[in-house]
Amino acid sequence: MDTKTKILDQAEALFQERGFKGFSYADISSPLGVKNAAIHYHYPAKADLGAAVIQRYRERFRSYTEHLDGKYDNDPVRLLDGYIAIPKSFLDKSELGCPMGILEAEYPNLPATMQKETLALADELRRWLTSILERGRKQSTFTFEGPAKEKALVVAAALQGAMLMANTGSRQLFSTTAKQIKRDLGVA
Amino acid sequence: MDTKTKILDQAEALFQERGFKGFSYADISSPLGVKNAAIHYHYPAKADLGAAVIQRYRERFRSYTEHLDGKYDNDPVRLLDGYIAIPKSFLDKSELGCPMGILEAEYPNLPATMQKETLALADELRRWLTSILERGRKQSTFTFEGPAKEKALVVAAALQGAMLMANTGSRQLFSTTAKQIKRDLGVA
DNA sequence: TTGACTACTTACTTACTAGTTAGTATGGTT
DNA sequence: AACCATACTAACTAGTAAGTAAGTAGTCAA
Repeated sequence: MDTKTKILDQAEALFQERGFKGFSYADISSPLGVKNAAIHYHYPAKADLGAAVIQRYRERFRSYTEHLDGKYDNDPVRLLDGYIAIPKSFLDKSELGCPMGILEAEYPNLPATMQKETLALADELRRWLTSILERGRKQSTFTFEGPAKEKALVVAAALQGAMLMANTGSRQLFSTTAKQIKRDLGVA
Repeated sequence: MDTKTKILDQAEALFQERGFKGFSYADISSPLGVKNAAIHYHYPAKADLGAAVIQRYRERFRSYTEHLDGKYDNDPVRLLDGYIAIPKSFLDKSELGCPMGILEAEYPNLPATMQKETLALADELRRWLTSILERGRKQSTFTFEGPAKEKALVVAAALQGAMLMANTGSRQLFSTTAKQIKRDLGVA
């Protein structure tokens, strides 16, 4: 694997552990056995590195949803589980927080390029969840009132909040919340 | 007002704007017209200052709940609105984030004394919300399934998540979520 | 085989960071 | 008048942050 990718991987892991302000160039370069200047060579400023991390999240999310949409097109429950599986996967790798949550928490203090990427990622996340809820209601699998867009907001918010809470200790706070969300949609 | 209180006020505001790692001693001392050492005089280490900020949140929350419990003892809807009013108040002061959310997001990287205070605050918040939901169900005002403790978790998570989302832009994401939460409890 | 390009390293700079030490002005107590 | 605590300041330390300029080793194409 080339250095550029290794730097990006390390930045991603550190970002999810400590947030954007929470890691330094030395935290990346030292375990990789390169110098700080090597990071600056590939990513001139820290903001460029941060933006690249978010861009990769977006690319991964896109191919993930494309894969799932193709596989479970007519199974909204599977798709919802696929959505829930995203934050859950971070929880399983025990030291890692939810990128979207960290990004939102740090948002006002992020460089402009990163803010833009954050907004785009949030939008993509919500768009997919909305489409899942819409499809589920159309075929009477999900039951909920109001616009799917608004319901998606509530589901996403609860999941984000649960991830945050799980941060302070017990991981099962998350699964309890996820179960209740599905119960609310009429899929026990 | 004495310097010690001014320092605490400034630290609180800066904490909610930028998180614990996001502000420096100079950010506090300079607008106050004192020197960094004056902060160290009152709060030996940054962790002591941080812990004091959380302790004051806890004190304020305690007197707030005591006041509301006394005033609206038999009105769970008013009490729930009182709970929702807490995050909402931070949103109204436009530049300020939700302390509990920031604390949870930064939790793994916080000094031990602050972690302890954070856990205590989170527990107090959840306890009160649980008692509101219990009282509301007992007098058939609220409708929900499962233990009140678990439902409280979901309500708290959704509110936290909504605060986080509001951070990235539009404030009405929060009120939409709050409305849906009440709808879910059967109080439109 | 020369020249350009890539991917770095060495060796710095500037600007903070929290925290410390010794000293001082002020006000109250004995 | 002597003494002491409170509430600071001035001046500093050690450490860390991001960022930069100049140099170098290896690769490739003309």
